[in-house]
Amino acid sequence: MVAINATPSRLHSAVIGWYEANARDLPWRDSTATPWAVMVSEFMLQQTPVKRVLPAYAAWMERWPTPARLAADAPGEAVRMWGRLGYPRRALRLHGAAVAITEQHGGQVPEDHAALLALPGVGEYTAAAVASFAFRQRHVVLDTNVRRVFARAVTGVEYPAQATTAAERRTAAAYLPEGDDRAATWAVAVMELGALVCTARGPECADCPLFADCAWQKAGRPPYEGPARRGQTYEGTDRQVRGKLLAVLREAHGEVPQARLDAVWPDAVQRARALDGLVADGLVEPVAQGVYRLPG
DNA sequence: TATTCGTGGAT
DNA sequence: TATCCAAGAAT
Repeated sequence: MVAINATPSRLHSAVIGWYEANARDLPWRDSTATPWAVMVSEFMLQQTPVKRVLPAYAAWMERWPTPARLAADAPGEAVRMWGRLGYPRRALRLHGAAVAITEQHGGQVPEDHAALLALPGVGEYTAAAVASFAFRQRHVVLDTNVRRVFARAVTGVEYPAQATTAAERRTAAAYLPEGDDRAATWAVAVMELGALVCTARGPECADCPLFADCAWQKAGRPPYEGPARRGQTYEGTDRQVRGKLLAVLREAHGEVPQARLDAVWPDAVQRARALDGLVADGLVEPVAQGVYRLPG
């Protein structure tokens, strides 16, 4: 399994050394960032690039510097502040997490991995990330960046499989440093390496601290062979319609008559289906016949 | 396990 | 222009 031809300790030092010299100066990594700040950043970063998260994160933290402050506001306000980050159910879940933290954890983001995992919107990755980054615990933090680094450096393939496998988890666990603090630094360092150097397209292998040890490099950088990774067409989908409908609601600051929603999409059947979906998801609230608003 | 769920920038 | 990709979670 261990395809990398170097002692783990030397490997850790190489990656951590690279990180200390090259890490981005991100606000949620600041020494004054609270666990809540880390959690907010992790929610926003689920499938949304850092560059687009930065301004939204700053505005969010200024308005809701603690979970209790967010919990005291309406969930619709969270949806509105989410803006165009995409996947607005994340906003609703973050609000739900804030409520749970306020009511069940005394307003403090829980340190325990299992308690984190029980919060809405927190899956395996986010629980590990918050526990590791905010509380300096030792966890396998396996995101798309880390998966790609291991796929290349250890397994020798260009891209990991579509879904995370048990083998990947074992590999990541095998390379996790022993000490809590070192494991936490390793976790963020490998992730940053994947984000800045070992990128999906056009990796900067010449700048990589793993260059000499990388299994993919040694194999001659063979191209990806797996099944075609399905490109998600967006034009004309319910997702696009949902996005258009919700954009109207976000910008309205109040109740919106049906006609305003009807104007953004011509197909009445699809429009109704999309709106029903938004209501079912709790993103939109019907207030009367033909009148809607963000959830209060 | 396979789908669904936004949005915008890069190539 | 079309496709790919971005710190995933829930079902």
